[in-house]
Amino acid sequence: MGNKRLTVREIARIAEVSVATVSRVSRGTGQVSPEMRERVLRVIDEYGYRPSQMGRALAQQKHGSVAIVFPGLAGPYFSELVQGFEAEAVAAGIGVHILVTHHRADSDGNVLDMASRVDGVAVHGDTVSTETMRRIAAEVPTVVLAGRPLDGVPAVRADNSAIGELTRHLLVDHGYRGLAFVGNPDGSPDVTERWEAFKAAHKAARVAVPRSPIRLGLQQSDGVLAAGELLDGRKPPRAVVCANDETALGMLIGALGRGLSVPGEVAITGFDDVPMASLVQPRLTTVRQPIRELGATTARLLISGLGNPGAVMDAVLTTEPVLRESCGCPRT
Amino acid sequence: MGNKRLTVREIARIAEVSVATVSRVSRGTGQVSPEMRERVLRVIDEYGYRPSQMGRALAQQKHGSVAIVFPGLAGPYFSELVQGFEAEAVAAGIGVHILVTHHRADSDGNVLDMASRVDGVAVHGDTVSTETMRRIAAEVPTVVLAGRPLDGVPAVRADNSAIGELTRHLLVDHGYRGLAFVGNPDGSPDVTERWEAFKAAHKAARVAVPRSPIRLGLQQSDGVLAAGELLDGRKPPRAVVCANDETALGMLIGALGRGLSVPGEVAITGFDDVPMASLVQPRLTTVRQPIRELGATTARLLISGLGNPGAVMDAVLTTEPVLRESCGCPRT
DNA sequence: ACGTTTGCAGTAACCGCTTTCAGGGACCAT
DNA sequence: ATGGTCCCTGAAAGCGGTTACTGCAAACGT
Repeated sequence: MGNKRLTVREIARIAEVSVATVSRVSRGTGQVSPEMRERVLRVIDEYGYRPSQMGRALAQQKHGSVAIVFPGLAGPYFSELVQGFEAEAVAAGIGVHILVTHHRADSDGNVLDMASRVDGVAVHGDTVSTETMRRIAAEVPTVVLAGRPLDGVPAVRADNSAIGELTRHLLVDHGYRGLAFVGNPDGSPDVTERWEAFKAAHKAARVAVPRSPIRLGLQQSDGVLAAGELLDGRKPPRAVVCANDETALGMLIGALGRGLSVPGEVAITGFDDVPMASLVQPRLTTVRQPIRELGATTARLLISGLGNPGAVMDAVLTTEPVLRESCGCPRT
Repeated sequence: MGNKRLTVREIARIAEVSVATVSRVSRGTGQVSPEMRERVLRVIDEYGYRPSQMGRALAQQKHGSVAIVFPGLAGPYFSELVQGFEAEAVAAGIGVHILVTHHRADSDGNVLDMASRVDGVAVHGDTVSTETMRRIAAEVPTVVLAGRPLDGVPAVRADNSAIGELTRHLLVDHGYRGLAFVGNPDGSPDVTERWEAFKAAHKAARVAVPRSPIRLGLQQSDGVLAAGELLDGRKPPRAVVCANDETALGMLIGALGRGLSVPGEVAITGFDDVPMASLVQPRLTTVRQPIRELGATTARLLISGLGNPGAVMDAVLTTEPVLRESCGCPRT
């Protein structure tokens, strides 16, 4: 510790070869005779030489890392997303930068700043303004994550329309009326699409949407709050469609805590199919979304997919309703 | 998009000044006359010049970013920790790298690899071997996060002994016998210390520890599993001390789902004081730990505190028992 | 009026690695 | 024996900034 790192020149001097040879050996590229390779490797190993990433980056004109920008880490959704992204990048030998915006407007500067440290940026749908998005994309290859493509910027997202099927299931198969939607459509592109699908399903079933969405966040605690808002009122809903599983679980906890029967008195559905969804009692009806795959696909696109001819511009991953007991279906 | 980025030499040529002047203006260091500054700034602004981080890194011999290594992102603990770390670093203009080990043994190579991309590394206690830890520390300034200091490597951690006070509270104040501990002491330094404190409190109260710990993970789903293991047995515990809030919440869900009264038939406590702890019914008795501050302190230490004379070697943040209803205390 | 300080701008030498290009030796075919 | 290939190796030119040092002119002091 403290002894200055040695450079490629030092190694070359010690091994009595040229720096070019050392570089070729350490990178494993180009032609090197076995005895040369052996000699250099011995010295590299003995002195524990590791090439400087700074020098390498400058010479190759690439940082060797990508970034992911998202609003916060609360809940399993972002955890899975980030982990999927990270795992894929690391598997490709690429480093991962993160930037959390915390929903603050003044993070645009940070985003731009960060964009100059990486070879590619994945920006989650509800983090920065369209304008900032464009400026990032002008600096560095960019992908929109969980949002719509923008100009030349490709996107990776999940099919939110399945929440429409779920709504239809509640309205038609179960015959429920008086549904509530928990989630803020202005909060993120995903919730926007889910609210639209919820409304569309009502229209298709010729049922009026009974009330405005409960505009809260997407955390479990928001679900608990939503339970207070909906279930203590004079006219509680017969079924609650939550924008994600976290709020659905909070709603469930809130409902059970009030002594209500689920799904007997109020049915509850979510979106994501997080692990807890099948562990609670009653098990949660939801929509399965491949969150990890979403992150992984984004990383792949960023690392090797961009700029290729025929590169995908809008990857939409499939989702699937999962009917369990919280909607009123019998246990299979 | 696609037009090659311009360099400091380009800007110098256009503004008809030397590269040194451009650099001085863009960095804001050194003496530059007002008219020169003005002229350079105009060109920088007009052409949207942003200095390359690679060139800057090489010249200054610093990457301008730090890394945090942890086992996974499941649950609010790691989310808060990472966000605290990230926020502090970004506020100091430093980028943040992450590396998730996923508890895989073969991630040592990745860690070393990553260590050469940053100016400092924070390693969470239960991620890499002692040997790897040493090798990282030999390459780059390092801090242990939620673990004990190691050789010359400082640590930042929370005081886990408060779980002993909580155990004493259950044994003495409430007079419970037959306590169970949920958490794997070999899983992480934190859990080790909590299990030790749990045992020490038994010893102090002259009560035998009734059984081995339930060695499961720290996620909410593990708490649900632990509930199955403990509550369906012939001799269920009177109280369950969980290694963290997540497992305690899972345990609570499992207990309530079995129709058991909490805390009447089984008392439950946690550790962390996550937001959900005060939202569930009954509210969770736990130990408050400043998770975010843990991450922030680590980042501060890494960025500006290391190497200073009198630098802290072992920062222990204080914790505090929070008595709510899940242990049997009356609602205040 | 003359020497000395002071302020500002420019030249050029790095920072550490990659890679092109050129050179040299061994081997092959004629 | 000789010209041509093929394989390796090394010298050197970047990659894009930063900064020590140099030089010049203006301001200052006596």
